[in-house]
Amino acid sequence: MARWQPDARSRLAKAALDLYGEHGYDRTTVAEIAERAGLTKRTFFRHFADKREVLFSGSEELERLIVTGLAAAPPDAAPLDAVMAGLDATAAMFDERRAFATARQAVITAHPELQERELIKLERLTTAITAALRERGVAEARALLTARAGVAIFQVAFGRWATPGARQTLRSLMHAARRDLRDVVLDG
Amino acid sequence: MARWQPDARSRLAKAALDLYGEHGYDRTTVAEIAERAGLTKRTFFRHFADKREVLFSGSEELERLIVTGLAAAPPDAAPLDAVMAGLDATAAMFDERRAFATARQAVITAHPELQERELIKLERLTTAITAALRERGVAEARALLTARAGVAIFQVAFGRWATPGARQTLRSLMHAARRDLRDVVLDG
DNA sequence: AGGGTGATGACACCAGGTGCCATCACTTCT
DNA sequence: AGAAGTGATGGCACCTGGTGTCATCACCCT
Repeated sequence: MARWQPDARSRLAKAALDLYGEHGYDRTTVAEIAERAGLTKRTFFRHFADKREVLFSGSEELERLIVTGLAAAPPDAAPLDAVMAGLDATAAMFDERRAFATARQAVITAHPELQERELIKLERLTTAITAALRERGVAEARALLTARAGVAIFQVAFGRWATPGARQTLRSLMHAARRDLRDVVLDG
Repeated sequence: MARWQPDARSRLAKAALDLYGEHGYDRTTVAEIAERAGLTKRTFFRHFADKREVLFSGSEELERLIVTGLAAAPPDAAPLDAVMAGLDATAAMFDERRAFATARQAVITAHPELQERELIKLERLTTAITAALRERGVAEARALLTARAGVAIFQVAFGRWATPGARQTLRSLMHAARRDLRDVVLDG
């Protein structure tokens, strides 16, 4: 027998998500989350930096997928095409978890403090993409702008994908957004 | 004689900025800010939603400038050109306050919680630009993407402008970023 | 057997943020 | 003039997120 129940972290995450769903994010205290997981408040903060972070534990995974996909693109691919390859690498993961992703997104958009956290995760992602582009020999200025363009494409496509009515795949929405961006930037 | 000293809000803002400069953002408590302004903690929170917000009181002004400049662009201007006109309308204001803006930016980039707040202000700005484009008859999908492109241009240009060494005007940096974005999006 | 080690509990504490009521100068109504 | 209303503030209790610190105790290694 283990001294502690295993997977304290995932138990905390599950308890948090359940409680956020049952009572709402802001009417859930960290003490309640810990109690449901059979732990204490102090232990919660050993596993997650703060109350918001428990909703964003997947963001490293997302970043990893994108950067890996980007690095695997043909060396002669244009920078933005390489970024699109990175984004494509995430599409399957999202399409498999559509229900979860949209529910989570609904919680986030309802709470400004969670939106803030999401935005800074996207900023981290932008930085990671920029670095990956630099590895491919893209100059700093272009790398940053390409990364921002790619993240903007992702944001727009994800926003449409995560609305209840939508039926298209994330991949097709991302490529549609990429074409729209081309039109928008050219047409002037 | 007035019952209270006038301009409580600006006194609080000045006290906060001074203290952030003297002791750093995170070693300044709201009680200290209020005390220096001759007020109480409770009153601080009547004027600012939270401790971070006092650094972002200018963001409505920025939003107003951009939206007004955008609306004043020729009706037949391409959407992104109209956004550029809005951004141009802010350049003079920034160039006049370069020292203040860079100092403020240094505080923000040193504290993730302030970055989060800045990012959500930019998101608000994106929404406002999108709405202003819709007023000009731009379709929703294009309007949002154009707004994101415009904000990305602003972010990149402002980032360069706010670095200690830079000497170019914000306007020229923004237009350079716009050209770079065109190249980046085309080249693929 | 005995000494690390690492996750946890327990507890005190700080600071941000809110609800609630009192206060009091100034204004407006009668 | 006097009464009633208004609006910004003070004061205070309170909650909650978050941290520092030390004790605990099962497991591992020698």
